[in-house]
Parts: sequence; structure tokens; C-alpha cells
Amino acid sequence: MIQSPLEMRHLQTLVALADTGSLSKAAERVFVTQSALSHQLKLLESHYGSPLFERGTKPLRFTQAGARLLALAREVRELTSEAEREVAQWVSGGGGQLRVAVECHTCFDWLMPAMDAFREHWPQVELDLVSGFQAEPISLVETGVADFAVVHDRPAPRTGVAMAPLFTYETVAILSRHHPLAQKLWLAPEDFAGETLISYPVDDDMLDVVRHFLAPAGVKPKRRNAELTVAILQLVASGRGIAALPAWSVQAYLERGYVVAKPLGESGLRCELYAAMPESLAEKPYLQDFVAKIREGA
Amino acid sequence: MIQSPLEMRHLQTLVALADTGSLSKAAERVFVTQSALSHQLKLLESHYGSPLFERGTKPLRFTQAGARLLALAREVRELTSEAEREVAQWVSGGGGQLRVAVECHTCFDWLMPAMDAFREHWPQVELDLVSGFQAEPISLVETGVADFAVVHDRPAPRTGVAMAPLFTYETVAILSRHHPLAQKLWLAPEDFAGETLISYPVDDDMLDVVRHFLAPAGVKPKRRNAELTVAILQLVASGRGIAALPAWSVQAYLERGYVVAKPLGESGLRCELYAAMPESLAEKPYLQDFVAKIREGA
DNA sequence: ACTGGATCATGAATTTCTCTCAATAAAACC
DNA sequence: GGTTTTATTGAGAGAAATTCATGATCCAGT
Repeated sequence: MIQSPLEMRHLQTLVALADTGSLSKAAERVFVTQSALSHQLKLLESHYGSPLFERGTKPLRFTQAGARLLALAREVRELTSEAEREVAQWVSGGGGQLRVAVECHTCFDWLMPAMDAFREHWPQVELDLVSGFQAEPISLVETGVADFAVVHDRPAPRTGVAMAPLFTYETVAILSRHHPLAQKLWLAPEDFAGETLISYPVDDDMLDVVRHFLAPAGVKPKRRNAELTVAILQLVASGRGIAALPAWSVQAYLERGYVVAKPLGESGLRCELYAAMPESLAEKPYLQDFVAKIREGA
Repeated sequence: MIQSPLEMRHLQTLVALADTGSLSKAAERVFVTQSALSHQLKLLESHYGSPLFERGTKPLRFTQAGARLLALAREVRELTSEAEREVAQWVSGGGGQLRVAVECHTCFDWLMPAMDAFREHWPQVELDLVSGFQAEPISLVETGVADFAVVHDRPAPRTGVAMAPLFTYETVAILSRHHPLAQKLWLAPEDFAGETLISYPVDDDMLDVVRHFLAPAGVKPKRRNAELTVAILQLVASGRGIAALPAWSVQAYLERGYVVAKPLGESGLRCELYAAMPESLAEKPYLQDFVAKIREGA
């Protein structure tokens, strides 16, 4: 075997690179700086004596060598996580439960795949959804009613509750293609005055737009509710108002030109999602794996 | 995927552990201290919450968890070296030659398997043996006649020649079971006075025993030669004299009780083997792989 | 049971590495 | 062409693994 500088972190980097298509996105995904990845890759490339991907293309294209190592990375990751799951299940006796509390509707878009994958990999862990959309899902964790809560922004630390960053996303304004505001490059809070905000039937302070964008500016548009994302988009498309949703949840509709998306504010509205877990369980392999699955979007 | 502390070095450790059956031997194999491995394993075990092997058994026995991770390690190592070979062959264009020079007879015991494995993995590299047993194989490298030389002890650095440690071994005295000296726990140089030393037909200073054991004590026993290891053992078994050979080269005969082995000196005579390569080629993947194959004994 | 030798564990110090930071360079996008 | 994103580079900080020195443990042989 060749003594190689190839480490697990490099494999993670390669996979993230392939998944995100860019150095900076990949860096975000693995929670390091772009600089770190640049260093990593420079080292790898100098060792193999060949570039691993072409820079300056979007998305980046792997070279033959890069593609081969990427394939290796995927194989190794798969094997590794499988082995570690097995070991973890033997050690823990296989039991456990995972009661998930969610405060936002759109979260289900990415929660479902993660839960599906989880059920398959941890058949012995009881997976439940704590029903209803609690205003304070974190308190459900605190009181022992839930084992996992998805919360917005970095929450204040609470004793007995461990926090872990999940990922960040941008929430964008969704408008009909014919809406007058669709001409602008980005929307200001004032643009919402006099408009109708179409959203899920939840409290004001649970909406990213309101909490971080409209409320600080003192703007309070009319509200209209819909339960489902598609329903919201229907209303938007027919000019009944503006919505504000996570960019990824409307990706498919945007590509079809069904509606258009505009950044909220000049630099967009970025939101962070965190997981809250009981400190006593936070180290459990199945919980860590659940977090990892969410981060990977699978 | 579970965020794990599992690194390539841990996998190497596990494999070495399984191959050698002991912490300290494994440490030698991967060129670190026993302490380092102890720390490594402690960390791993605390992470997985379970011991990975039973201590105090010889050879050590892996637990279920340990065995699973060992299996993972073997898979990953195999995949990794395969991928890296492919990449290296693309990058280098696949060419190259490897002319091997050897100064000792017994070296062939472990050189053959390594060369066989090499031929299979690097079909495009011309593998040759520089014939004859040179007194100074290292000079063959210096003069560009060979690309790889096996040498004893740490040689003096020469410009243009890179050195890499291969492994260490113990050379032991081989005696007939009925030899008077067979009663002793270990042999002193003086014990050889008046005895016949049976060895390969090479110069004195190419024999570990003479160079590091007898010569320093001023003992010069009679010499008798044989070309093959089996022939030497025949002579020893029939009481014609004493031999001194690497422990591993006579393993099989010792187990059958054919002859007996005694340490040379109270703490045994340990010898180091090094590889000498042209500096210009030392970084070539195929050379590094060849070194690695030798170290692994495959 | 006791001693000797080997194997392994532990704690502090050191070395080694990776990462971050900050500034620079390059590119893309209007 | 200026402006904003995106990537590279070098230096410094911080963390982590290794080594060193020592102590504990275990097995063999008397």
C-alpha cells in the first residue's frame, strides 16, 4: 500500500466538493473555511502530481484523477458509516428512541428523506414525530418530551440541552412573474407594505421574514395562510400576494418559471438551523448519525 | 455518516495489530512508539464505548467490535491502494523500471512475495534483479545501475541516494538439539571460539553475526559454506557447526524441533534493513509502493 | 508464591499539523 | 470598468498526536 497523505477529511472534502460544485460551498458543508480546503487540495494535488479538478468552471469538473478519488471517497464513506453503525448498534444494544419536534413546515422537505434513511439504518430505534408545531420546540427537549428539535438561529444555551448546527439556507421572496416588484433586483422591507404575505398558518415570530426582515423595519403586511407549499405557490402565481420561503423548497418551481424569487434585502436573508438535543443523548451514535444525514441532505 | 474520529492511521494500526498480534510489534511496523498506539486505541475505544480487543492474550483477540473495524480497515486499505495505484499510473504514464540489488541471500525469502505482488500491481514497470551479490549494492544505486538496493544497518548518507527503513529482525544462532551450547539461554561471542560457523558463501563483513557480534569480540571461528538455507540447516542438524540466520527464515524448522535457536548475546542481535534508492526516483509512487509491500511482508 | 522480563498504560512535554486570519489575486457579473 | 464573489497564499495560533519517562500489569519459570 502506498503511504499516502489521504485522510478521511480529504474524502469528505471531495464528496462535498462534488455535491456542492464549489470550494466555498463545500467548505460550508464541512464546517471549515475555504482557505482550509484550498490548502488541503493543494497538498493532495501536489502529492498526486496532478490537478484533481478544473477550477473556474461552475459547477467544477473533476479530472480523471479527481473523479477516481471521488469514487473512492464515496465507497469508503459508505463502508465506514456502515461498519460504524453496526458497531454502535452492538454496543448500545440496539435500543433507543428518537422523538423529533419541528417548528417549521418547510423543514419537512428535507426532514423526510433524512428520516427515511434513518429508519432504514437504525431499525431498532423508535422514530416518532412529536405532533403539532410548537412555538418553542426547544422546551420540549428541555422537558424530556422530545429528543430532537429543529430550531432557528443560534438559541441561547440551556443547561441540559446540547446544540448542533445543521445548515444554513436563504429564504427568498416569491412573486408572480407579472408582479411589479418582480423587476427589482432585491426587495426591501418597505416593498411589503400594502402587499399580502402568504405563508403557513403559524405565529408571526416563527417566520424568518417577519422576525429578521419585516419586524425590524416595522412593516406589517396583511397575512393570508395556506397549509401546503404548493398551495402557497398557487396563490402567489395568481397574484394574490408575496411569499417568503427557503430557496431550496421552491427550486423546482423556479426552474419552470412558474414564479420568480428575489433576495430579501441587498445581500439576501440567510437563516441558520440548529438541532437541540438532550445533553445526555447528544453523544449517542444514532443521534449523531441523524444530524449527519440531515447535513448531507439525505 | 457518523462523524467519527476514525482516521487512516487507525486503520493501519488495526491491521498491524492483527498481523503482528501485539501492541509493541504493531508499533514497530507502523514506525511509532507503543505509547502512541496505546493512546490511539484508548481514544478509539472510548469513542465506540467498547474495547476493541482483549489485552493480555497472545496473540491478542479482537472483540466483535474490533473485528468489525478490522474488516473495515482491510477493505478500505485495499480500495485506497487500488485507487491510488490507478491514479499514479495515469499520472506517470505508467512507465518506469525497477532494478533491484540485494546483498543477502535470506532476503529473497521476503523479497519474492513482495516482487510477485508488485508485478501484479504495476504491470507496466519493468522489474529486474541486478544479478550477483554485490559487496556494495548501495554503490550500484549511486552509479545508476540499480534503482533499489537492500542494505544492512543505517548506511552513511550519500548525495543522490535516499534511504528508507524497511524493517528490523533478529538473527539467532542455530544449533543441533544435542549441541552442548543448546543448554544455554543465550550465546556469548566466546561460545563460538572453536566452533564452526556455517553460512552462505559471502565475505565476513556481510554477515550480521560476524560484523556485529563476533568481530567486535575478536572471535574468528572456522567457516564452512553452503548455498542454500536448507543445506545450512542440514549441516547444523548433523552437528557440523553453528549457523546464524534471521529468525523468520528458520521459523518453520524451529517449530518442528529440527534445530534450536538461541539469542546472540543477552538481549539478542537485532538488525535493521534499509532500502537505498536514487533520490530522483524515491518519490515515485511505484517505488513507495514497493517499499510498503516489503514492510507489510507481502 | 515470588521474581524477572516483557507488555501495556499513563501523564507531561514537545513536536507536528491543520486551521483560521488577513491580505492578495483572479474571475464573474452587472 | 468597477464591484462583488471566489480562490490562493503566507504567517501565526491552536489543537492534536507523538514521544519520553515512568509506573502498572501480566505471565513464565523457579
